[in-house]
Amino acid sequence: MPNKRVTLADVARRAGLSTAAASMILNGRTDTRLSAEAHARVNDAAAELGYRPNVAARGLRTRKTLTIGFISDVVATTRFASGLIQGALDAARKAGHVLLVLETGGDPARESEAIAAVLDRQVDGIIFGVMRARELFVPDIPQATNVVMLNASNKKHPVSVLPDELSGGRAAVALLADAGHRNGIALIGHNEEVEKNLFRSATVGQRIAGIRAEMAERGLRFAAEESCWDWEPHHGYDVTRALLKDRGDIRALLCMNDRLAFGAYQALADHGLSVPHDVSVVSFDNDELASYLRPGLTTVALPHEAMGRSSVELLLDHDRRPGHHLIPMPVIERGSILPPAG
Amino acid sequence: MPNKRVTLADVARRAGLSTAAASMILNGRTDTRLSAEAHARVNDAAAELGYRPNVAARGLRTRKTLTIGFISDVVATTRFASGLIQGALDAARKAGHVLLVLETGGDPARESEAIAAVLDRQVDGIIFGVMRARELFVPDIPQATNVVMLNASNKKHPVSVLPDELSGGRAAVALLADAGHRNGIALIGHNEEVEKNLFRSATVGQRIAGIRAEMAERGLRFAAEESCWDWEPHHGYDVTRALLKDRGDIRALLCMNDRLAFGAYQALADHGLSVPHDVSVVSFDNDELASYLRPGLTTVALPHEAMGRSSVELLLDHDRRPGHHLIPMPVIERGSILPPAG
DNA sequence: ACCGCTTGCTAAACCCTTTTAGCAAGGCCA
DNA sequence: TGGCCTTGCTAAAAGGGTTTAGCAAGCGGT
Repeated sequence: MPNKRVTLADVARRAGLSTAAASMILNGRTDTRLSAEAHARVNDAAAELGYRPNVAARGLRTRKTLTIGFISDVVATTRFASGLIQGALDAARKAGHVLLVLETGGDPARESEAIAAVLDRQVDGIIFGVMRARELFVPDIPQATNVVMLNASNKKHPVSVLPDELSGGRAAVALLADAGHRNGIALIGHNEEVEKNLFRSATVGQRIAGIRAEMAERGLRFAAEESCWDWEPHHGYDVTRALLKDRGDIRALLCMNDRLAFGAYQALADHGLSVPHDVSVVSFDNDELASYLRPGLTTVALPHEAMGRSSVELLLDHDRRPGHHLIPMPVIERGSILPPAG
Repeated sequence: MPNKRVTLADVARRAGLSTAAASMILNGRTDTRLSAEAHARVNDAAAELGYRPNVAARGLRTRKTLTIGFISDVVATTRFASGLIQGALDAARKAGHVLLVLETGGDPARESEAIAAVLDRQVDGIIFGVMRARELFVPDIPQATNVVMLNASNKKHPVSVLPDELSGGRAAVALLADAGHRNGIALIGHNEEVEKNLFRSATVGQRIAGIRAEMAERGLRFAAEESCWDWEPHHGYDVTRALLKDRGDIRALLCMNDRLAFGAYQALADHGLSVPHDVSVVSFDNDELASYLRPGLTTVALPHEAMGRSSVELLLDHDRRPGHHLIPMPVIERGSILPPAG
């Protein structure tokens, strides 16, 4: 309500001390020799006046603004990865920091703009997030700047947070195999382009690698591999529909993501096949969609929230080590897997 | 790359002038009497050194930080309303501003914390956003602070941005009526509690009011009104399933939101009814879900992006007027409405 | 009486920018 | 020659905090 903000000078005046004394006391410095009496007077004055330090002014001197720049292509505003920002916001809050969120839409000009905008505001560090994990190009940044890559990697900025897709891929296979599936497993959404093109998505390569490694170790082979260019529901629908037309032996679908699985559900229903009694389905991401389906879709989750949290913690961790910090992908069991019938 | 940031003093030195001169020239002041020669020297120096002003230091003097606090319950991190933040981010960027995004989860303690955090950073104004439009309680804020309520309203802060639900409700009815539906229209998701309890959701009341007004004006009546407590897919499923068991005359479903409609689709499929040939469906929100369904769901969209944009524009508009700024809800036509069969 | 140490505190510089007040030099007029 | 007005610029304060250097007083020891 009061219109004028309380300043440190106000506190010092009321305590009958200098601003220097007030500053040191409020910052809890122990190397200060100020009397217990002085401590009490300053603390009381600050409390009575409701003093709050001006972070900008303090930052001018200390070069710490308790503010982190969070620059992403489309993370904040798409549902796919909003967990990233949620985790980051929460971790930042717990550390007394705040996030300056900017979006670039992936446009290099806007990326440069965004970097300039956060540097102009003296942020303590920058997190670069992307929706689909990939190698991200980043315009030049002053060397002293702390940078963490979130769901991305970059040679110049070696600290990155990524999902542990290799283990995740293995886990998906394990779910089917442990339920007893050995034959009639189809892979939906494998895409050779993606598998090879590391730039587009480094981690999807790992996902597939994990799948293939686990299949091999268990002595299993896919009955079919349906590839498609993109991973939207209608792709899953089309591909699954075509598959079912040809083959009567399909007992399980391993879908590369939940949106494909969503389309696959529709195609299975069209064919009069029931999930999970006729066909089991497992996929990846734990998209919100997965919980809407009936039966609920069992999926290997992208740990977005944990990743976002880690990115902030790493940024603030003074002696963090470079490298890829892999976050485990938890298995979310719902109702889409059953042992094969008959 | 250079490790030390270029300051105004550097620019002034290189131009052979005082920082005062440099400051005035770079700020484009016209009341200054500085020579054309001086202008050229300063501008050149700034360009050569790549000078960027320190926003925090400037803000200390000018009390403008080009930064807006965006405080929400769960807006940024849920898919439902992420358009709000997307629009706000974009409008802010275009105005040379930046958003400090904080989330409170609706917890009053965290709301107070969040307000303190942004005020400590001297933001130019605060936008309070909520996921479900409602009357929002806001802890005390210094009077001089600019505040805009986004998807919410509040007596103490009279500038708010809301969807035009009254017109939206009318539009949904008009879609069915214009397609020829007069009988067998069921309302799915009406909820008396919500309809009356303005605190929980002021705008849903408007949505229903619009629906009822348009029905009345066209001389139509609902064949059934199924209410449910919440609006998740399984509620839509349960309610629709129960409805179809009793009644064979249902030709159209007006669902209060897309998630209900999603559940209704599943129930219709269970009953062997086809959308839109047997039953037309229309709903609200334009959730991403709506485009995934087959056939695509015709819906009256929540204009989240436009709302977010407006909130920033209003905040920065120096002579904005108090009151509710209503943003039109566009009709998104997909394939879920057809004239009634037979 | 003088030296040196400790204790408890403050003055002043500093961070970077904006803004106010005013100086110095030149021209014009009387 | 003096007074006044422009012109073109700068010194310095201000904004709110942190930090360094150092002052003053009190005390113990010689």
